Amino acid sequence: MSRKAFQRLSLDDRRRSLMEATLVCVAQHGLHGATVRRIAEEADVTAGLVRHYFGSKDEMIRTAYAYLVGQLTARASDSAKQTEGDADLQLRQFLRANVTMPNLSEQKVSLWATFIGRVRYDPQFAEIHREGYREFLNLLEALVEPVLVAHKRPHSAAICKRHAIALNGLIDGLWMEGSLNSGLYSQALLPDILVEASERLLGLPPGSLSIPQATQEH
Amino acid sequence: MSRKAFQRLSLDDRRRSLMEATLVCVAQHGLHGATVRRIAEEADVTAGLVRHYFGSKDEMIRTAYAYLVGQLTARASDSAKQTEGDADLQLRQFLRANVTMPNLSEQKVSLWATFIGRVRYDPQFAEIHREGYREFLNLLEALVEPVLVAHKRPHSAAICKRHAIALNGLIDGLWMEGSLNSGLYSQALLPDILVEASERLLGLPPGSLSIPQATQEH
DNA sequence: CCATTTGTTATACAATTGAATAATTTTACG
DNA sequence: CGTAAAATTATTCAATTGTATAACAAATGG
Repeated sequence: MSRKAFQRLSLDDRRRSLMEATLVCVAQHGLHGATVRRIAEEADVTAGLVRHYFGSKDEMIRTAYAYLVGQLTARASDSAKQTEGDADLQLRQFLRANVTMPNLSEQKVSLWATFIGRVRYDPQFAEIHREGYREFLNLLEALVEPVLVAHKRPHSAAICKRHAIALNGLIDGLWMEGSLNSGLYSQALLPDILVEASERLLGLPPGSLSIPQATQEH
Repeated sequence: MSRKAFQRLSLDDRRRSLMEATLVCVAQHGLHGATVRRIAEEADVTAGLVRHYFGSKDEMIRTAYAYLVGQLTARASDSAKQTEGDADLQLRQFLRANVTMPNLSEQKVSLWATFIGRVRYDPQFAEIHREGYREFLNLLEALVEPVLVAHKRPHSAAICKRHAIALNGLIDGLWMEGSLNSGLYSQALLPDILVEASERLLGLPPGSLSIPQATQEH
């Protein structure tokens, strides 16, 4: 009887591979069903490696959570940065990125919710959540301010923050319910609903955050 | 060595007692840590009763989830119904009830998130979620329509639904992030943020959903 | 080509889990 | 007051869990 053949991976590759396997298992079976053995099997290794790379299952799950949060924010942020110059367009892209693929994903919402449920009784999860939320709020605030300025709307720090909080709530809620897709409406509506609602929240003229017709090619 | 003394409860009382113990344990330790033994201890009974009343742990947890969702919606709905007559005031009360105690609660959000995480891989949880979401959306739609009518805003069925979807997203997001209270802002701001944002979303004049000064007694 | 390091597998183990069954106590009723 | 039915406790059991340890194999550098 021969042992399983295997190849060594770099530290980063192996860790990422294990984190992604963790996310897959948590999404598929919940924290409860995401056992070390199942995760190891998903990553095509044996269970002992978890200890080797993360010390414990809990530590691996924490790391995977932070990995997920970072990914979500980065996707939206990158989408905004891709379009340079126009403040309206940047905000628009940021908003839309949150309610379209790949961020609009039942699996990601499912994961996110599962982890959020742990924030309350696990201080280390609370810390990861707080950091992620803060970063997202700051990003949003930084995107909102120039838009308000451009449209000559009130834009004190307090007002910007208030708008960012409300917008963030709107984004989170639509992202979540939209991803879970209860079948009560089409997911394709979400970007427009979000953009239009954001215009209203910020007190912008209707259509401000729509694509300028001139630069629209397709 | 004598057995533990006990008293018989009515079927409904015992079931509710077990469901509430389930919620306490899930909030405190997650689905993972909410073992039958711990839940039984919390309800001050022995583990066997779970089987007797629910058949299985999973069935008990499902029932507790439906119980929680019903409670959340009922609280908001009751709050709206308490104020009769004025459509604006009813919507206002409904909104505020979602971001004030007892619905604004880290424990409730924590529970809700934990269960949402299960919607994806457990069809019975998905059914409970869908039903709860539909009911909430309908309630919201029914509250929004007369407000739009009163303010002579567009109020076709499609528009009402669209508003309900956006409003629901806003409520969910603010309720969640506000309850988790990352410490980035005061929870006391939430009702005003939500009400003001809702006015904007619906295109109402500022202050429409504030308490009418004339009828304000305290 | 050999030796050493360490990434990886394989096995073992104590603890805990959900559920099943048996024993006992409470309640209701005649 | 006694007796049957039902609720509750106590105990047992097989399965699964996370982790620890030992055996092995792959890459690395001389």
